Amino acid sequence: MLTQRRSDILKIIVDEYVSTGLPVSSDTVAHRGLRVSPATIRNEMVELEEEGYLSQPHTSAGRIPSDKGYRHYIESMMGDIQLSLVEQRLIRHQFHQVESEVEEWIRLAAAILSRTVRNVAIVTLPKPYEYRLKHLELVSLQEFLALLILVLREAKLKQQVLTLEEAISQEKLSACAQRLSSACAGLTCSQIFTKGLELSRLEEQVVGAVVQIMQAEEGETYEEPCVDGLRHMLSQPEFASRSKLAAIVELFEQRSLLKSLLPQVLTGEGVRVVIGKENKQDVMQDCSVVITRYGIPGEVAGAIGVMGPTRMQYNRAIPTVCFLSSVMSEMVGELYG
Amino acid sequence: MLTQRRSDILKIIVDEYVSTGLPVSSDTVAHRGLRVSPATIRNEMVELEEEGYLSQPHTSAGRIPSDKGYRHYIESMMGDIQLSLVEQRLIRHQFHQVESEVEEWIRLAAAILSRTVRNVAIVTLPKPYEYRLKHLELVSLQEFLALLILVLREAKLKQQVLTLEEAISQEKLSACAQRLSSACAGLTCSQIFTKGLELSRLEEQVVGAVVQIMQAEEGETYEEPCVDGLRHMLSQPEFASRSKLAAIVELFEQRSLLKSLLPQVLTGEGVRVVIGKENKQDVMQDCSVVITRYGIPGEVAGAIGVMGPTRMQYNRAIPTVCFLSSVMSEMVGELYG
DNA sequence: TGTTAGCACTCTCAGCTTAAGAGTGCTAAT
DNA sequence: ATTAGCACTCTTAAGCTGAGAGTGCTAACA
Repeated sequence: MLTQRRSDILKIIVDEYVSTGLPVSSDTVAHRGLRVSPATIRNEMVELEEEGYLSQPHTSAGRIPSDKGYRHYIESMMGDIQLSLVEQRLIRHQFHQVESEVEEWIRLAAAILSRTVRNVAIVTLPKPYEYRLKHLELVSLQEFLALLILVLREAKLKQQVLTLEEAISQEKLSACAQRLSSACAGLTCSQIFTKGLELSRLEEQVVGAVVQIMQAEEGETYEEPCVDGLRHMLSQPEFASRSKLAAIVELFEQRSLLKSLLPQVLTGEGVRVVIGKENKQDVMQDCSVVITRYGIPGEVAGAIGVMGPTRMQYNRAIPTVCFLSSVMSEMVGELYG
Repeated sequence: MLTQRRSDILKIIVDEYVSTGLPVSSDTVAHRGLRVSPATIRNEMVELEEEGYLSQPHTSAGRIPSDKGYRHYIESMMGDIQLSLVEQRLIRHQFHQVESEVEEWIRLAAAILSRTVRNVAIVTLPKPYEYRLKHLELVSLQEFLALLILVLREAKLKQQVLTLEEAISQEKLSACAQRLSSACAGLTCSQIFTKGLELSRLEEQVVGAVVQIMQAEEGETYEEPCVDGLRHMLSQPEFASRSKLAAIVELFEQRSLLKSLLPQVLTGEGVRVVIGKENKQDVMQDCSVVITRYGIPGEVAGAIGVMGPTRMQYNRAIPTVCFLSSVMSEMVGELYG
């Protein structure tokens, strides 16, 4: 365990480095409130470095926090920071002003988050664990083509074009849709599957398509994510090198970060902070991610988070992510309640 | 007008500069097929520079093409280049392998285009000038809430939640939907508006919403665009400076390029090539755009194009954009035919 | 024993110099 | 009109230097 003074010194170094991006000297630390001389600080810094909390870019430079240093800062020194009430109200206000479309919410959340943390924000649409059929409809397109429309709970629409085995009139399609609609309304995909309805040839085809669409939907691990604020992150000095930058842009264009990260988040609990070398991807060795779940436990889940260089304002990022997550959870609660 | 030899020299300089990114010397030009000495080339280069086709980064450097140089190259020297049959077949093959979802097509088109030109590709969904109603449906959500679903021609769905003035059963909603569906099927928004149907209170509300949705949809100048290949463009040497890079990323995140460019393209004809200073945006002063329309004239229009530094492989970009545009047009034709 | 002043040492960084090389424009000869 | 020859300009990379920052060590001090 760190002594109180070492802990204080580490905190000052993290805060200072995060805000300036420059290695922090013993002098600077001494002038930030501690009543000891730079020489004493230096002795402590040697210890902190030996224990792995700090590192030195080169002999005659100040110290910068290591991944372990950041980790300790977050776990032991940040306490249970909340956004100020003013900020909370400001954010809530923005949510009230926006339309009641879920897409709008997540876009807003991503915009707010990326702006406050000046890094990339990632927010996914909320996704139910199980879908329930609300209604289905068949619309004749051409002689042998019909459009199957599924209305899932929460007004989510899915569609698919069916190739019919014979020409069927709109009236017959409507009748079929109505029968299946009332038979299956409110059921989950597996319930429909096991219900064992007596089905005509056409109905069988339709039910097959319905089950397939719903299963495919449930099989997805997460919904389409909204990414915002790349411009902020890329203007950070840590992405000065071309190769690193290109790799990061590629990471986002190909969604590979999301694929590896989201599944864990959506099943886990609480805020997950992944720092530097804890990341799997090579490109992310000096990046951090702060991400959490939102939604209704056991029913609906989405993810909201932010990514940036390890030198990140964790004391802004974490409370902002937490607060936005709780606001989003409330809104999803109202929608699904 | 340029003499044949000057034209040849300009062509060599453009080709060489585009592929290497380095100013082209008289020596290099002389060794690329012309049977005259470097000194002669130098005399010609002085003329070409005075006429504004070339410029010189500094006294002891070779020449690079100016915007006017590129323009001349494209208009007078590229001829009517087509993609090779092998490439055409390769591209068609990829389109055949993909699902028949329009979203998939445009994603594929963007991927192919950005990969071949190694720059950012932009492809919008096709958008009809006028929408026609195919079918409409009402689904009861809660006592006073119903979901209005519009099926537009080409299986495009729109939805809106209606707040009802009184509680209405699903049966009544279905009856209403069916009546309006058959009355309005195949009509455009303005036709519905001027038809002068006798309407109940509920029906009036529904028709109002339908017209509003369709009008809003027609009011949009373009459909959601798909952007791919930022990673390619950003790894070009011209985006070495941080500020330029940040500005470009911002341009894309905020869609401002699209807003200014697409309306013109969708109403115009043929391939539009905007070179360097011809662009309005400050950030784009050394970028070019090659973009064209696709779809069915007078009925459906989308845009497909590519953007990159002025030093762009126009002789790849232009034929690829053209060919993809014609393939997309065919596919849209089948869909809307 | 913990703290501190003093100081030599190390390393970076910006600025300067230099030499090599690339490519030009001019001149005079063909 | 073309071209060889050449002086001139400008860039670039490399090497050098001094200033400055910050350290670690030592020895003195409370």
